[in-house]
Amino acid sequence: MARRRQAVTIKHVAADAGVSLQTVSRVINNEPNVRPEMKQRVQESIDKLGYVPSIAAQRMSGSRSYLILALNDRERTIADWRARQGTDWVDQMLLGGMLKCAEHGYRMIVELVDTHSDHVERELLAAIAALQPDGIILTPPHSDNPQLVRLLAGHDIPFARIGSKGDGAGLPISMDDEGSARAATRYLAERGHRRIGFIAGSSEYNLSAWRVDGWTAAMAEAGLGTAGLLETGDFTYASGERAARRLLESSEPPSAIIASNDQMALATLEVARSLDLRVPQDLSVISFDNSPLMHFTQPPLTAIDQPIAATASKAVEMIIASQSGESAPKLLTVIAASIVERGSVASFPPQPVR
Amino acid sequence: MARRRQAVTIKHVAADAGVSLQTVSRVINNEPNVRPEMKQRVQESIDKLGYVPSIAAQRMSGSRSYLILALNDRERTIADWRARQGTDWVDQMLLGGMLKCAEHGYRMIVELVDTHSDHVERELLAAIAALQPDGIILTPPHSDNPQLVRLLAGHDIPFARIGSKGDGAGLPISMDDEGSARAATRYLAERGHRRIGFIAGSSEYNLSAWRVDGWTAAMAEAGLGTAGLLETGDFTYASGERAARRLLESSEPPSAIIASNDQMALATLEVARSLDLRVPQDLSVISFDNSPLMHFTQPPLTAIDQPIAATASKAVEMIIASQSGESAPKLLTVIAASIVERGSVASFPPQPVR
DNA sequence: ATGAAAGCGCTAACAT
DNA sequence: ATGTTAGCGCTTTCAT
Repeated sequence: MARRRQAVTIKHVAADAGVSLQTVSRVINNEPNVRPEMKQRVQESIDKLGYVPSIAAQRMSGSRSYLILALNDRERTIADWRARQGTDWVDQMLLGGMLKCAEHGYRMIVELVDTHSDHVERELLAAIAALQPDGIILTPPHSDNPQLVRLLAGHDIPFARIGSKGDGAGLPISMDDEGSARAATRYLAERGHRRIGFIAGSSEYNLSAWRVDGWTAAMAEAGLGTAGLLETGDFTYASGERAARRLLESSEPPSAIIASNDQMALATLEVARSLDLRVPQDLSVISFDNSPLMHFTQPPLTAIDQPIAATASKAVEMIIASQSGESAPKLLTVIAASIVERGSVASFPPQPVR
Repeated sequence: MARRRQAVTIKHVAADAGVSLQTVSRVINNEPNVRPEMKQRVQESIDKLGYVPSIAAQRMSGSRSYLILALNDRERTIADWRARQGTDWVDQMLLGGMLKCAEHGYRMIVELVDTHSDHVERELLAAIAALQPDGIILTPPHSDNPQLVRLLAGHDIPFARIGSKGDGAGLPISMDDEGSARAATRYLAERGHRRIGFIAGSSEYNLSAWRVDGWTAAMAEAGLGTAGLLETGDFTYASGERAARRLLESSEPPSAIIASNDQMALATLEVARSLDLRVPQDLSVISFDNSPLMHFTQPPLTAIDQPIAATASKAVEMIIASQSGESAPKLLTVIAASIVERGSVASFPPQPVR
């Protein structure tokens, strides 16, 4: 393999335009103190030669790396990929994050880190040392990992925390977990449901509790009790199965269940089927993920659509903005979720069998 | 934002171990001519200080960038992401590619480039100049884009071509499109089907033709005619719908259809439904993608499972190997696909209605 | 087997 | 408004 060198460097441009390196650098970085005519001349040389700055060199000289790291949980991400069950978290993150990065000349690098490991810190530190990213996006459950947050806080590198309400450092962005749980609950209550069950997600995710909060609040608002209506899973199908079974086999089963993710919603559907409960006539179900397969279930599932792409995009924006010296907003940014109505919710009292 | 500097550099390690920079560099890169005791001493300092080399600096001094670019078609990738229909190409690519990269200390960067644009070259050149990747993975339809291949060939940068039989430069890897089309066709023929329709994909993808070749060959082997049994779509649902309709509304409709991707298979299912054809009793269907939703269709679709992850992994391996001075194998690497049996294929003569 | 010097492409800091 | 100088962290020469 040949020793790879930059084809066209800033020197070539400088020579071609008959100016100093510095002037070229100023033009590249859109800095002031360059006369328009000069700027144009340089730009022409850049275009003519097809010059593109080397990110490595830029980074070396203490400038930006134009790299943003998207930190995901290794175990869960790989499991999702292998399972091939249509979870498109990463895709949506790339859709929002990559495209926003591209707009600003940045690249997004997906990095998998194991939350559970005792060497999370080392892994992250290594990634930072190797890549020198200009920003980091923490996704759940990393977003509220105190070790990571503390570590990043000490590194003066801007980081966004998706799905966090942000106590501590970093730029918190939430997809309004509490609000959307509340909305889903209200949605059901308005349709006459009085016993609305909730299957919570793993407590390792802070958002799990917020969703429960939203449900609790909406139930209270509607004057409905919650006794015996809350079960906790861990986002897996199996755990959803257990939770749904407990809910539905109780003496006073719910007429509707909100599941904290798609796998648990799927499991709920299956348990209902096994119990000869028709969805939605006998049981209404709302999923907290609008992953692709929600279209294809029987019946198609009404779901809360979390704006993952919009959130990732916003995270990138915030990071880049805080790069530019703007002091971080620090306030919680909330991107609203919405309910996608499909066929898994009935109005109460249930329709008579046709 | 503070001027970011490397926390621990090679200098710190050298000082700590009481050796020259060079020796540390040799240890990092596993070069010869370091005494074991020396090597160990240096390694201890590295571990103690938590030193990780800066990729930017390594790249600057003419060494590797430890970056591999995965080039995907912009338009199609974004469309897939937005549609949220469970296409997990990118996920599988990351699963195979990223993990293999990680094993070797590389990172994979997903890059979107528009095949149709007249500035493909410029886009790719810009990415190369900016990132100086050590290798590039071309995915369809880029893999056989002559412009791209020519451009890369002139850049002495190793590149893999997924889904290509590789005329010209680069490392070709195929998922055995012809073989798996042949296998699927045989699979149907063995079950008594005599009129086996085929919906081809866009001719912009070379693999589309190879799949047709496989089907044609298998039909010939089985002594079956192909007249009126081939329709061409472009991988979209709408095109699949049109193709399936032409096939099924003909005077001599097929008893089985192989669709070149999941969307066209889905469309075929829907057309069958609209024509009151039961699947699989009246019509058998095999999809050429085993994307997540194939589990959830009615009935679940038998599909060809393309080993995308394994292929991406292999592509990374080949690139890294060819880095290490090994002259490229140049031969076509084939990763075998397999058929996942689900519920959309009936044996012929069709089972009587139960 | 080890070390010293030079330089990669770029920008920050300091002239002018 | 523009140019000069020094240096980022590392690897490549080229010594020894």
